[in-house]
Amino acid sequence: MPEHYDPQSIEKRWQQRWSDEGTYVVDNDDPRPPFYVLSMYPYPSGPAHMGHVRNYTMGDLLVRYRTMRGDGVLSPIGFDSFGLPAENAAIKTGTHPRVNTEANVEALSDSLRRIGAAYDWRRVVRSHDPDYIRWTQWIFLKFYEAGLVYRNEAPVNWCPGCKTVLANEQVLPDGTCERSGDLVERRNMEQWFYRITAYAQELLDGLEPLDWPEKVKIMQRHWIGRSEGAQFGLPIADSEGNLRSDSEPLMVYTTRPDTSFGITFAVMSPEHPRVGELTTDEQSDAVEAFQKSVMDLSEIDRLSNAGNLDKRGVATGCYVINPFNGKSIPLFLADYVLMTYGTGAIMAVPGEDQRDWDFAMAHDCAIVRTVQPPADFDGEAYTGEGLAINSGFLDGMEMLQAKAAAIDWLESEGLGQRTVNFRLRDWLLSRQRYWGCPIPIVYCDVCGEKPVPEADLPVDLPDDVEFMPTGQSPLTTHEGFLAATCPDCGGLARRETDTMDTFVDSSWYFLRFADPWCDTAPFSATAVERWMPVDQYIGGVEHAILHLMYARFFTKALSDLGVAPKGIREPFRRLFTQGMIRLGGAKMSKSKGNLVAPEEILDFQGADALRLAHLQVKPPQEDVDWEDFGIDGCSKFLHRVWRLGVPGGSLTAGARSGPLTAIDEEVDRATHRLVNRVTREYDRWSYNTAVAGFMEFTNTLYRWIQSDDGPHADTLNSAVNTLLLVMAPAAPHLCAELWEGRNGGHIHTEPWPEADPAKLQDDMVTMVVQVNGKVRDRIEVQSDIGADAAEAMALASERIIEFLAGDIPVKVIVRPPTLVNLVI
RNA sequence: GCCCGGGUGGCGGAAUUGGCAGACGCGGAGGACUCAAAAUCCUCUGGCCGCAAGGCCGUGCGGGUUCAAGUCCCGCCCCGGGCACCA
Repeated sequence: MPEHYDPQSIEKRWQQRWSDEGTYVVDNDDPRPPFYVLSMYPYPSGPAHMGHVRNYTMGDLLVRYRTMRGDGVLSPIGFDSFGLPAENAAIKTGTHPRVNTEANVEALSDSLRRIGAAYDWRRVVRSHDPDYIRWTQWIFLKFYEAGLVYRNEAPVNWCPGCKTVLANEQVLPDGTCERSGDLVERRNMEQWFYRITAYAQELLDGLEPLDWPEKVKIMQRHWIGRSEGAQFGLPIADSEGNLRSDSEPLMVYTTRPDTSFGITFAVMSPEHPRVGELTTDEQSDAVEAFQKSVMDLSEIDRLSNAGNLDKRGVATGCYVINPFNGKSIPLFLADYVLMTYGTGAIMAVPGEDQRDWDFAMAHDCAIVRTVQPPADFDGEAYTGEGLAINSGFLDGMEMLQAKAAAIDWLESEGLGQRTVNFRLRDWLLSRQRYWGCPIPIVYCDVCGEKPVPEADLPVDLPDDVEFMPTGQSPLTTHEGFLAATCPDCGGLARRETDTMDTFVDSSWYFLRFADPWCDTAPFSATAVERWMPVDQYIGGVEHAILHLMYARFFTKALSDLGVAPKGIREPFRRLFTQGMIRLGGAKMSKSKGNLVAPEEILDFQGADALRLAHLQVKPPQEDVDWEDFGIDGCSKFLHRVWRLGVPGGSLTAGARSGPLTAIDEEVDRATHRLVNRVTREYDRWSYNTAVAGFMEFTNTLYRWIQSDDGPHADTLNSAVNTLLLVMAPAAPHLCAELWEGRNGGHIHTEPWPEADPAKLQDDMVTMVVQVNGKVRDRIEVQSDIGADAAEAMALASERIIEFLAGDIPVKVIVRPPTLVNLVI
């Protein structure tokens, strides 16, 4: 073997061998304990960027580590290959998304191989493969049958210039189209939805036992947004306050029924279906104008807190009655009341809600306090706890008691009931796009909306399409695609031209990996039973909410539908979210033109140095600036390891034989400590300190080798072998090459080394002696020293005697064998 | 505004339960090898005072608990991220 480390000459060879020998191929009847490691499958945008390298290095380390620990590790890879960028490129350059996407898949696959990532390549799935489309559609139809899919009107971003629907990211912050510059309108269109809200409670409850970052769980809980309160009706009145028996009460939802005596007005969403019915003739012009102005507002404007509340609401002229005290109160519309939350109408209690307070001030409404604020309270609305006042039968009650009493009263009077409400909304899955999975529905003039029969799946995307410069989906004008036969009457039908959100594809790919060969179902239940849930899922925190929520929903629904096993209720047992890479404080991205390409580093310092740099630079979960990477330091370190490990190398040529010295035994103990340390640190994702451990140990060996006595050949041999074993998951090529040269065989199939507990401690340790908490001396002591002996040694120390200057310690704290503290 | 993180040398960071602050790397200084340089190897490298031995200070700020605080408690400041009219 060459004395000089040359990554180029070894890395390709080992990548080939892992592939040829199927080192990381695992069958579904593998006898080893199953362990499923999954890094989120990437969108194929071309060769890997640094973010990919970081993500897939983390995952690969775990795959190789668990394999050495003796597990049969499932390590699949796939590609999230549908999506807007490929379609935009097609519109711009004319390159077909399929051509572009597949070239990118190849380029990214190459990159992944070049960084040494180990996958079972037989299991690759690509979202756009007909085989995958088929099962994505099949699942859609299963959900459709089960009532988990429905169609409804929903607002979309419509660009009048392009005559097409825009994704949120295509709308600029000023509300114009990024392509044409036209002002984007909000327009209602028929859209497909997944009924994820049916699982709201279960999605919330299921979070508890998951071994996920607490931060992600909190974000999901917040997103689901469960609240408890009451729903009840406000009877409709005329302007004199007389009950109008011809109208149903207006339903409102509140989390503060205890404050109901303080309701002094009510507010409806401008989209509320009863606006027309409840608006008086005198107010109808003003109300219509207001509704129109809200429609024209971009979502961003509407959600911002700016603007005067007097302009953001309008009176309907209608009155409603507060059922708690019988008082007649005005009904308004306001843009901040959302049709999508609760009942789309609220009761307003300005005394206890700041926004209601502000609105009341702007519209001259009464304000009544119903909770006693503390004596020193000098704010406006009081939102804290306190005793109920001005509240009839609730007076004097604490908040919780008053809530319960108010709801009990509503229920006994038959006016309303206790209600649980969620912020979570159903999942709008329609995309008016070409490059996505077609929705398998046809529309027959006679029979209406009909699912495509299972036997006719997949509904594939036609390739012979024209991309309009406007961005309109070519499916809407493709006669061959549009024409379909009605499965019921056999008559002519028109195909649905919307495609699915790409989050649909990524909501079940991890199940497909268990059995990508299955052609009778999306996956076989036995394979899923074996591998699922994913033991370790790895990805960016940017997917903390949507992707993870959707994947959890799919898993639960598929389980309930009997497609996946009953016991699989959660897809990802453990989740790790790694930080992103920035350059000069800014996120690296193609559009910013600040990418650092991994290729140059792979060509020069090699994959192992790049991997090590990613592991070493920072704790894996934190964001990192590219400037902080120490590629050269890592490369230098690998050269040091090479000189240490290369058989017959000049560095290690002078090793002794014969009896072992104390220093040899110390090195041996250090070797066991290394194993212990790296094992623990791999298990807790402390990869940066694991790398520090390699370096520290290597420094120890160098000093020993260059000491006067030199190293003992046997001790050195096992020390270096152990170093290679624990480094193998991090720097797989170099370790494999040196191992083969030294021992023959394949390091990645070697068992993980075990530390001998008896050798984890040195015989002698340094004990610090403090006086009043300050270190005044250090003494070498036996590591099994007792408390009395430790104290005696401390008191006998010359430096300590000097320091005490005759004082007798009033207190002595002894923590053998590391510390004695004398208090004087 | 609310909810999460975080703040430690010139820089990235390390520090099981409260027990030697600054591991490891980068950067810097010095030395060895060399005709010389690169590469390599070794040593030093928080600040201040001191020739030295050594001393004092030091983990965002201010208090507190403790024999002992980066770590625990109270009150602030700053930075990053998420959510944001959610009734």
